[in-house]
Amino acid sequence: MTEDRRARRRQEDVEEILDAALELFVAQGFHGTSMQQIAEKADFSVGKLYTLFPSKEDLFRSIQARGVQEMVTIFENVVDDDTPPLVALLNVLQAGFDFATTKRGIIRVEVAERLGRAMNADRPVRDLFMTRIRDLLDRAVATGDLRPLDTHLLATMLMGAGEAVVEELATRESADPYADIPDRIMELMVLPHLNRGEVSR
Amino acid sequence: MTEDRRARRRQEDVEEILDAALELFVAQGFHGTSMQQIAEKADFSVGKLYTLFPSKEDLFRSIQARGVQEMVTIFENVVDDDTPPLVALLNVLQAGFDFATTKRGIIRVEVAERLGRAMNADRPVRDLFMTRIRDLLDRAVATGDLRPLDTHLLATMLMGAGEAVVEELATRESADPYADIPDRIMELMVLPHLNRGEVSR
DNA sequence: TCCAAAAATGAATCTATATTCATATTTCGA
DNA sequence: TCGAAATATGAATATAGATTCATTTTTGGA
Repeated sequence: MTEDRRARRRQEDVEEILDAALELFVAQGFHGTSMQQIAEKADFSVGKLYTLFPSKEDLFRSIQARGVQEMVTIFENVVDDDTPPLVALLNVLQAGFDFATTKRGIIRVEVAERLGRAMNADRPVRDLFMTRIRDLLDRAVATGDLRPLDTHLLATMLMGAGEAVVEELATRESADPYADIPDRIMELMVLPHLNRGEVSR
Repeated sequence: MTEDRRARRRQEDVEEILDAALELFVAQGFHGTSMQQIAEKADFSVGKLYTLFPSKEDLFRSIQARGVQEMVTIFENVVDDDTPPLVALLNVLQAGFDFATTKRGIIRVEVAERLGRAMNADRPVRDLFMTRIRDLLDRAVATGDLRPLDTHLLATMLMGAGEAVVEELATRESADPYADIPDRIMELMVLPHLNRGEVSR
């Protein structure tokens, strides 16, 4: 029926617009992206955007919702209840990375928001941090404290893990939740890779 | 001398403005923050901002520069060349967290408060992801595959580590750099915590 | 083919905000 | 204490961008 085709076309248009908008939001942030730009990229008029979404804000929420939906579907295809947990874990990680690769989706618009054109407020600090950590890991491998491993990867992961924990804890109220976090990170991510039982000096 | 006091005051004003601006930028993004707001928060007039910084963009760069400077100083105080590398690593992590706590804590809380009106595109996806991962880790502990550990912490760290790697790789050009990342994450962060040598099924 | 209904368009409107600058206030040496 | 120089102020200006809506174009049934 005609109504069917109309609905289908409408949905196609929605998808195209969401794709274009996501790309722009990721690259330029929410405020940094204009409806004009989105319209141009998706090859529609500005007015059209407003026939499909009540507002820019709303368009943004649609992107969120679609991302969640896709992710849920992926999970459903990848894990069932009697997969052994660690196998399932690997599958889930794999699915997440696939998602990130194909959809560019697991990127923070919020972060991009701080990138005016290429400037993230704490990027320079992070880079400095990374360099230090990596350097120390290299030395630890050189002294034989740590087994040989990809120090760049480990440094990246340490940074990310640390940031995630900070962010997570900062949203709570607890007094000084940071106190032993560095120790626990060492314990979970570094000490398991000791060569000998003890640290050289 | 008079010139001295003037310079000192000027510097104090600069610091106050940078503090206010950083807080707002982190909470609302660069574009989301107005010079008006910065002025109000720092308790100066808008015009004053323009006597100290040629433009908003420039103000932002000053924040970056200051952050790097602070971090460099902290590192210098914490590590010297003959500290054993793994001890130094712990020190650096500790310093990083202290920095995060004292300089960022308040800011992050503000971020959290604004999450209602959140502008983070993938927060919902991340939460979903986290829940899955944690759930699987819990099961792995329950089956005895993994030694008892703080699964929430490990899940947070896995997420952060994964994101950091994705972000890091996404800025490069390489073809499909993601392929074996999930395996390597498992190897570095999960497998070391196996109870027995093997995974249950 | 023709026309009314539906959809799409983009110029015009309305706001929000970066930047300027005429004016007011403060400072400090004489 | 006084007033010129230095500072600070915030209303006015300029501009970008979200939203609207009168007009044009497309659609599909008669």
